[in-house]
Amino acid sequence: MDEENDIYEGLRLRVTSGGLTPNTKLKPAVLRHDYNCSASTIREALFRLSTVGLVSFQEQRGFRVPIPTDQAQHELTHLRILLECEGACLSIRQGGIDWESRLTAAHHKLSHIEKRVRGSADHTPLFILWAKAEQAFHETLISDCGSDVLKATHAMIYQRFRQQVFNSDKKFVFVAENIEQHQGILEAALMRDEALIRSRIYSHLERNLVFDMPPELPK
Amino acid sequence: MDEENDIYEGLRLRVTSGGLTPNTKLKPAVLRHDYNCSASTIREALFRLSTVGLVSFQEQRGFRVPIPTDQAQHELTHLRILLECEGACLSIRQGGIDWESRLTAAHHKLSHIEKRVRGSADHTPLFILWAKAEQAFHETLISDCGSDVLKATHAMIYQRFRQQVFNSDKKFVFVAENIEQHQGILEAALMRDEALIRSRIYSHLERNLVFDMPPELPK
DNA sequence: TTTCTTGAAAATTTCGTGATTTTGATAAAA
DNA sequence: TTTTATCAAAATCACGAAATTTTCAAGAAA
Repeated sequence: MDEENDIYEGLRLRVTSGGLTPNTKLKPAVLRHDYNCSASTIREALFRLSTVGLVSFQEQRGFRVPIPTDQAQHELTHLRILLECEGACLSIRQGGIDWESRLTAAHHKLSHIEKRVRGSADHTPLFILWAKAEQAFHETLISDCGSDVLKATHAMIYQRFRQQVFNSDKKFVFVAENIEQHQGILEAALMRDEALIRSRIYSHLERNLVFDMPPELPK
Repeated sequence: MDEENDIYEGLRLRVTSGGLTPNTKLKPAVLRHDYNCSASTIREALFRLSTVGLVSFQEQRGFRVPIPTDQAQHELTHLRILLECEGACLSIRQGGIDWESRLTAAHHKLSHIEKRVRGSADHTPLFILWAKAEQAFHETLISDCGSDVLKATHAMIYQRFRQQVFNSDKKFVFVAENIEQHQGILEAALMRDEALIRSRIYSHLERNLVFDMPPELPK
């Protein structure tokens, strides 16, 4: 299981940001060679991934890379907003100077990468780096909310969200506005302004809401 | 796998409301006899349960019934409030007469059982029935929110919440106020009053918040 | 008595296999 | 041409067992 977890993580990465075409079959008998282990071990990892929604599963028909849909993108965005607003506001109330500094650090890294991305023509090589930094920033944002359950739930939704947009038709186009939006979120956090951070998180993710239905009036 | 799912559900029931002492070991080699299947099959089901948080797992040390803690109860309650308020409000906006009627029906069943519970001295025999009806009511409440992701996430949290309070020291004591609180939630839903339903959902679950920290000012 | 070692029993993890089901290409029928 | 039937190849699922790790009781040392 020491390795089992590596296999799980490896497969998760491939399925979320490994450039696999949606609906691709994930055959244990094939994948076993990449991790040199038995098919059963792969199967177990795929099963766990399917429980979390990162792999689709049909009995007797095996595992597949989920097909992105507008509906799913909308729903995942909606939940991300809900959880991230809540987590950020709680962190504002409970987080100390340590939280501020970790958030600033995370933003610094992210910002650095984003500026490099803006300059280059092809974003692909930088994408993995960017994705990691983006995730780190958003996780730090809610890191002092005091609830492991909230953080774990957010992580799950965030993964699926990332998979969704990465695997969607239009592929990942880097949006330049991200830079100022992340900046804006950081500022609101340091200002400890709950209403403002809610509104900025909403604006940041808004473009992924494919139907018009403000999840919660950000007041 | 047709049966695999039955095994999963069976184990889930035992772990959430089967009267198992927290920290009890769950040994595949033993449990296999109850479902007559192989240990591997049991293991797979337990693994899935651990992914959702209903079973705790440590590598090379097997599976156990999770130990309830005040912290966990607080966090699960907090998320329940967040998700249920959101789902209920969306249902109010989007749900039609069909939603109203399903909710009324669910409440009718629940209310019937609750009145019987109030009368009897020992609640144990009725508990399973009550738990099912309670879950059905709360799930119906959010059923027309239009988001499968939200509903699935809520279901996960609800299960863990139920497990938590059922397995906690004080055991499940039926609270008489539940009756009027459920009634109040139904009324708010039929009145289509979002602010009111938020406040009533909060009041209904408030007593499970062990620390003072209003998850979100219910306005 | 307390702490540390030892080693056998028990539990966990991984694996290959056989039974069952699905898939997909080819041929027969409409 | 389009639909249906056939059947071999491929894939999935559940199982039992081997290999590895943990548990824990009994004895030795401090």
